[in-house]
Amino acid sequence: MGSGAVPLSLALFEADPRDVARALLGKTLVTVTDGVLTGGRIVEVEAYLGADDLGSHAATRGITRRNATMYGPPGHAYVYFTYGMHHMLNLVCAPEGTAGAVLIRALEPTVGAEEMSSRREGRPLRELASGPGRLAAALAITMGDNGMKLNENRIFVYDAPEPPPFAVASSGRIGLSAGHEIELRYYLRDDPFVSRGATGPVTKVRTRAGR
DNA sequence: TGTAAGATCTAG
DNA sequence: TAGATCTTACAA
Repeated sequence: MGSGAVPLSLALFEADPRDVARALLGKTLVTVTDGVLTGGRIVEVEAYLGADDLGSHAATRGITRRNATMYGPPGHAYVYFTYGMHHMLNLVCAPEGTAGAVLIRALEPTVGAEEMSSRREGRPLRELASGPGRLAAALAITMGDNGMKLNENRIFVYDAPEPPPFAVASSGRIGLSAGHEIELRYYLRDDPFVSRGATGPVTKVRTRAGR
């Protein structure tokens, strides 16, 4: 990172998750673990809305223990654990009381790539954070980060110029059994660090018998 | 209190 | 293409 890095204003997170998601593309996300910095440039995100969004954790009868952070103040981290093995990092947006978040799906390692590689068992650069579970592992994100305020002591987002509109593509969200038909996933077109399963504009619809 | 499913990743 | 592995939500 250059010396001119400016922390992103948290006021941005009060907006609609879709707008926040697009705005986050190209920005730099960094975590500090025991004084070690790791992170990179965000290249792929997904927006999750409130109760009307069937793919969202907020699509329940109300606020639950898991999704409470999504209803909390914007500019905080929402972390959850799934599949018994993976952490997911989201950034809360929309005003307090309204559920909304942006899932960080992939980034291009630019800070502490060596440390990230060691956390990822020496895998190559492209596979360090190309997928939400991988990203969380590379950045040492755990449940302890749930509810953590951004730009304070652990998770930081730095401003960067907006990517040109033609460089941004969208598609349906990945891995959902409901709500995947809406285009709420945004990524940088042709960027090699975008997750696979995500390659190309074609939406991968989960095919599972009996569900 | 029990059960089913999940915003995934990896190896075979 | 399926298994790993455990938390959460919801029904009984």
